[in-house]
Amino acid sequence: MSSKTATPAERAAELRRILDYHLYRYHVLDDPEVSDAEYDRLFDELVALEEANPDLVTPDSPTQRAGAEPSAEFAKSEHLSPMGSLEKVTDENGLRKWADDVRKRLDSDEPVAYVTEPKIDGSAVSLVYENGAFVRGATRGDGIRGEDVSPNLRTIGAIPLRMQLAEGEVPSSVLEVRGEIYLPLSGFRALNERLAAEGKKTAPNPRNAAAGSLRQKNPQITASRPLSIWVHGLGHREGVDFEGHFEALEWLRSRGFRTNPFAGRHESIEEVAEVCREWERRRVELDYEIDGIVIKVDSLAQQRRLGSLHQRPRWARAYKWAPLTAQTKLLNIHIRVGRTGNLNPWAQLEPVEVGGVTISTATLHNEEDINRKDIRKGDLVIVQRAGDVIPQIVGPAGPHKRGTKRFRMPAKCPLCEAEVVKPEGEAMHRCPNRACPSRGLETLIHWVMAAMDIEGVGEQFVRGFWKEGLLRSMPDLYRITAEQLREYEGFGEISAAKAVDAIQRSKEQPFLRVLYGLNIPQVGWVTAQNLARHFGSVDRLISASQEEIQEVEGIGPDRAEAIAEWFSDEENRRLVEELRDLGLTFEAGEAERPVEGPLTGKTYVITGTLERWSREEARAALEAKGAKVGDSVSKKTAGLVVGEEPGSKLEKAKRVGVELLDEKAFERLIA
DNA sequence: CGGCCTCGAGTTCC
DNA sequence: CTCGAGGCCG
Repeated sequence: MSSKTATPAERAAELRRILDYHLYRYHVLDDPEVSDAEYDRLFDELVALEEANPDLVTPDSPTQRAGAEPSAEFAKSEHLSPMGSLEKVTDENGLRKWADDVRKRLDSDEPVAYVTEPKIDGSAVSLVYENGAFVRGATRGDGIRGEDVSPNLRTIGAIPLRMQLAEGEVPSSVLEVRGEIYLPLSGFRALNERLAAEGKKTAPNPRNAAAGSLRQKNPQITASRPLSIWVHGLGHREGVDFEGHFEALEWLRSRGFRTNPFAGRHESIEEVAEVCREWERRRVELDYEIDGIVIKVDSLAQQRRLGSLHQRPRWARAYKWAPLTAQTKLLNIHIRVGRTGNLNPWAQLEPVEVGGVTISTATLHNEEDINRKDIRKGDLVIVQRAGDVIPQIVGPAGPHKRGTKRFRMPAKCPLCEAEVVKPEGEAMHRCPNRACPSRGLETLIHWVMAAMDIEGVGEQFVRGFWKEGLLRSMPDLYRITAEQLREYEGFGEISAAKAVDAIQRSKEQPFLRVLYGLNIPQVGWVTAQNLARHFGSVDRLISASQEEIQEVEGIGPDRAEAIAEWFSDEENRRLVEELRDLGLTFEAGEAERPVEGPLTGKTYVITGTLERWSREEARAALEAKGAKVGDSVSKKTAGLVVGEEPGSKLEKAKRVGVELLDEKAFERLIA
């Protein structure tokens, strides 16, 4: 190399070109040409040169990758063209139905080709290049605007700071490159080992680790994480165009971007189905997690004709595999007694990873369910995450271990030893003892967390003071003093005063919440609300006959009987009186008045996460207009508010033809 | 009586 | 989210 004759500016430019080339060999091609030591030597030379001549530093210099200062927070950055999300299909029928729909919409016999790519379980980003140089990049955000994480993206070696141009090529003035940032599994394991060694919290799965790494305030930390990228498409572009998506991928690859080697172009949907089957099997071979296959109509002209619905392109689908399953040992079956006295068996499992999280317990519902599935203590069992969330035991993985026995519910309550009962025709066993400690404790937890929603007072608080004997019933709660709290660990002067204040303030909670918190069998939130509205006060409810209670909306003979019986119990009446004396609300007020509004009589359901609203805020906004907010979709549902990462409700809503509302439509509705 | 629809209750992980 | 079961309508 000719550093002796070149000017510093020439040498700096040459070094940048060489270093970029080696980064590309290392990160994108995975085929380094020089040793790390040699790379470091060249890098150090450039650093020295730039330090001596600060005016030679360019923003796209390899030395600038980890140089930025930690930022206070990320700025919002608007995407030049929106980042849509993908509709999913879960089986081959769904895939074929989509293909039929595509053909119908194109309305001709013209051939349709598809491009398949592994669906990377990572964090989506959009990178902006101006005249061939990386200028900024942002997370997906709500699809319209994301967070500008440019300093962190610069630290990722697989992202070119400068595109590789052909000889004499004039680069596009503005180009949006779309990709998925991910953490290789090997890097994920190494990261967790390091975090564990430093006594820090480990990351639950590679996707969280990647997303978390990308949102680090300090780019130095991001730089220490072995993040990489698979580039999978283009957004806004000027000066370049393509006929097909696959052609665009090849172009991106030739310009130095890391595109997935397993992307393929196929002439028929049957070929696509074969790819999906193949990768479901082969996914374990990869050094990164994929949760399906992305399928796109190749022709950009066809894409334009198909268009989008609710920011979801009609020309693409995500084929997502059935929930992951795993095998593990069923160590034991325990019994928990709920607040109503129901006995719930649950499984203690040898911890096992399913779909990125470690599962160690799972519910088993009831005796019948356990024996129908033929699950026995000591068995190797198959575990899956239903709806991608709740762990479930599917059944035994093979023959039973020698000496295992069918599960039998204990004859006596594990907490109070009372004789367990099982009403004819019902699935659940019950502990009939009203004085069973489980009832009192679980009722208190329900009161504090669900009904009264007392800030700073939760399950641990109740359990702790229950153990101390300070707390046996709801009235006890209102007699706890700050002085008493301070005797216990974790409470200082301020926190004790705060907790007592929060408890006292809960006396202002409306009648329907009090009714809900009393733990009357068959009375949940909705029934409590209906009862409060109908009777207006606890006195009228107490003096009502079973027939009168049955007149309330949603209450038939069964519930009416259970409610009348609860209020005829001497002890329960004393509880009501005591709470009334303490100042709790037993008269209906503002909260019980039905809201009359433009949406009265309509029921809406919410799924997924909204950008600007929490679930509770969205619910309150709808209710303020008179609407009801349900949690399951049916034909009677007026609309489904769809946020990010919607659940199965979206599928159902589409099946029964319920109107879908994105966040904007939702905001118009409540405006 | 059958078939929705709605409600209640218990749930996992972080 | 899912299951079980009560309520309601045809």
